[in-house]
Amino acid sequence: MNIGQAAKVSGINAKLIRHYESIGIIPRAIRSEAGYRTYSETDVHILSFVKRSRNLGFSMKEIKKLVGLWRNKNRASSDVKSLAVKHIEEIEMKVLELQAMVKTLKHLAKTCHGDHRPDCPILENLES
Amino acid sequence: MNIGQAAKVSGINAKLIRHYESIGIIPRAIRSEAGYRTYSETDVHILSFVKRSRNLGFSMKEIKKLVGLWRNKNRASSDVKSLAVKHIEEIEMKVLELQAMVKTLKHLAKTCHGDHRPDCPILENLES
DNA sequence: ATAAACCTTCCTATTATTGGAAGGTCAAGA
DNA sequence: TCTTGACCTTCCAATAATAGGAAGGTTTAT
Repeated sequence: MNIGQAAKVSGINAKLIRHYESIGIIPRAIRSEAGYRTYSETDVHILSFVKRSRNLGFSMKEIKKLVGLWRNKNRASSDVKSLAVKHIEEIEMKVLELQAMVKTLKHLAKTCHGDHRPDCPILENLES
Repeated sequence: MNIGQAAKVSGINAKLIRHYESIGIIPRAIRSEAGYRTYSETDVHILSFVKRSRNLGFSMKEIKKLVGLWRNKNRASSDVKSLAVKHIEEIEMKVLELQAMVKTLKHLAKTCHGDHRPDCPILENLES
C-alpha cells in the first residue's frame, strides 16, 4: 500500500509519516520501482501504535523508545512500566499547574466588571 | 538601566527581552551612545507584566494584545475580561484532556507486572 | 593597559507539525 | 495514445517560545 493509503488507515497524514521516517521514529519504508514508499500491514500497525501513543501525550522521544521496546520481543515489562509511570507523573504535575492558573484567572475575572469602563482588575493584577 | 539589570528585575532574561522586542511584544528600547538598550522603570514594569502573564499561561499572541490594552488607558474592561475568560476555557479543556490521559495510563500501568517478563499490557494496549 | 563583565547582532537548535514548490508517476477516460 | 487528475517524490520554510553560541564592541575597575 502507498503512503496515502497508510495515512488514511493509521490516521497519521502522509507528510508526517515521511517526517517520522526521516527522524527514525519508524523504520525506513521499502520502495516501489518508481521510488514510492510501500507499507505492509505490520508497518501500518506501527503507525497506529505511534498515533495512539501520541494521543496519550507521549513525546516523540518517548515514543521512539516505546516503538523500540514494542518491536523487541524480549524487552522487560518493567522498562515500559517505568516509562509510563514517569509520564503519568509529568502529566499530573502539568494538571496542577494549569489548575492553579485557572484558579487565579477565575478570581481575577470575577472581580472585573467587564463593561465599558477602562478600569480592570485583571490588568491591574498582572501589572503588579 | 541596561538590559542585564532589567532582566534581573523583571525576571526575563536578556536574550528573551531582545527577542520580545524584535517580535513587537514590547516597544523598542531607546539606545545609549554605544548602542546599548536603556530601560526606564516603566519599561521594566511592562516586562514584569509580560512575565506574570506568561506565568498565567497566556500565549505571546494574547500577551501582545494584553500589553496593548494595558498601555491604552481608554480600553474597555470587557475586552480584557473576554480574553481572560476565553483563556480560562482553553486551560480547562486542556486539564480535562490531560486527566483523561492519566486515567488511561494509570489503568494500563496497574495491569502491567513490571518485571522481567516480556509481556506488557501497556504495549499491548497501545498496539490496538 | 588589561581583564572581567557586559553589551551588540546574527545564526542555530529545540519539538511536533504543517505548508508550499517543483517535479516524477500512475490509472482511467476520450 | 494522449491527457487529466490524483498521487507520489524531495527540499525548504514556517509555526511558538526559548536557549545557546560565535564574533566582536564597550564599560568599569584594578
